[in-house]
Amino acid sequence: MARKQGSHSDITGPRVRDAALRLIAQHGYAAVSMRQIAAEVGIQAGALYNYTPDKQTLLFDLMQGHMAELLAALKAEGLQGCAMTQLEAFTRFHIRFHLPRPDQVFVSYMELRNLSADNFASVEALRRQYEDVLENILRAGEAEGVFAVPDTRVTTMALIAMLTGISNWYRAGGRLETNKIEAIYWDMVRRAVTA
Amino acid sequence: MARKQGSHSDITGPRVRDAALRLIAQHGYAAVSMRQIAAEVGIQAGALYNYTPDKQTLLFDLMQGHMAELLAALKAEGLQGCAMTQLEAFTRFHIRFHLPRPDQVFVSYMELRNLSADNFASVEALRRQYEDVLENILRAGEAEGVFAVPDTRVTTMALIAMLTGISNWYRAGGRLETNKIEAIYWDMVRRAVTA
DNA sequence: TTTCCAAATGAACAACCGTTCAGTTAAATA
DNA sequence: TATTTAACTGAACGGTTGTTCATTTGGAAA
Repeated sequence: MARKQGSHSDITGPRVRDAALRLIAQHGYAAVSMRQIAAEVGIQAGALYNYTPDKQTLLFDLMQGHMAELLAALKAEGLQGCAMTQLEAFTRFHIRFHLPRPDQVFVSYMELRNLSADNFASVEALRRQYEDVLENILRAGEAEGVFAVPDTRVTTMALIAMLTGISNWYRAGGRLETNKIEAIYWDMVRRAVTA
Repeated sequence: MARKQGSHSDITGPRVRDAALRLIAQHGYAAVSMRQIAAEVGIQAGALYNYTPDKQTLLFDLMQGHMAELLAALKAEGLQGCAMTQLEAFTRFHIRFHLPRPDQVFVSYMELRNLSADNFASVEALRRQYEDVLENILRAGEAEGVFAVPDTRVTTMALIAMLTGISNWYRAGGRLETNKIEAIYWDMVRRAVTA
């Protein structure tokens, strides 16, 4: 046997990435074998190499793809207005973007050390871009006099850690709805930086 | 050859745990082999089994040990006084305890999914104990009327994520001293919860 | 209907995995 | 000094790893 019925590159390719993302989020990159990913898709391990040159690149594509999506979505948000308005928009955007993507978040934060040096540098650069958007908002608010932030870089890291940490406990269908979570966190963020 | 000069269980045991902690923090549990750990200590892989029944237990002992140390140190802190005082003490304690232990923090937060179900439950229970200390402080402050916290559980998770996130960027000998970091974070924590 | 090739199979590769154990050696004990 | 034993070696176990490749197949184009 070879070539399953209905098989096609446009179908199998995304299924490979989906299976890899889910399995890596659950067990970790090093703990997941190419054979497990292939079995999840319903093909043999060798066929994976029609879709990725190697396992490392598969991980890199998942992480790079996530960061690219994140930055594109943030850009589409079109932050404007005063610093306070932008900070609220950023906060709510971060939550709304991350909550429905628990696997991507998990992989992007946990598997950095499994990237090759070059791949790590690429992903890190994208992450830094994202952080800088928030840092610039804080700087603007400081200039406007509405924020009191002793160290914008540290506050940036603190706020992102706080917001991203939601993924550690949030479960879809849980006690709280996204709107309520947004409200609670925006309240904390606002109070933490307001002059 | 067998039995190196000067070898002794009291010496080799800690060296095994130190090597395992460092390697697992750097590469991840699944990516580190027993042979690598043994090589780091300077013994053969088989000799590791004088110090742990298996690889899983070695990981569990590291994580369980870290949580036990954390809880013991917190208890020794002897939190007392009003909620605001306790919150400041907790915040500063968390930072002072975690900053000098980057590897323990990394392993304890990243390798949870590599624990067996039973081991996971044990570690999770300890973590929950720690979280509950903070949550009770928030509840007390709410009762005193000095804190305004819409959801103590969510705020607990938010604050811990923010504080633990320091380990993501802090490097010993970097731009900021521990005291300065404590001050910045305590300021944010206080403002985020104050009524 | 025939041809063509993308998309699979399945076997094979050397390397490595966690773990066991009989044998060896150095240090502690008597 | 002689004996015991804790601490180690080194080889072996069956199983798994990422990756390659000749071969086969099904679907689309001619």
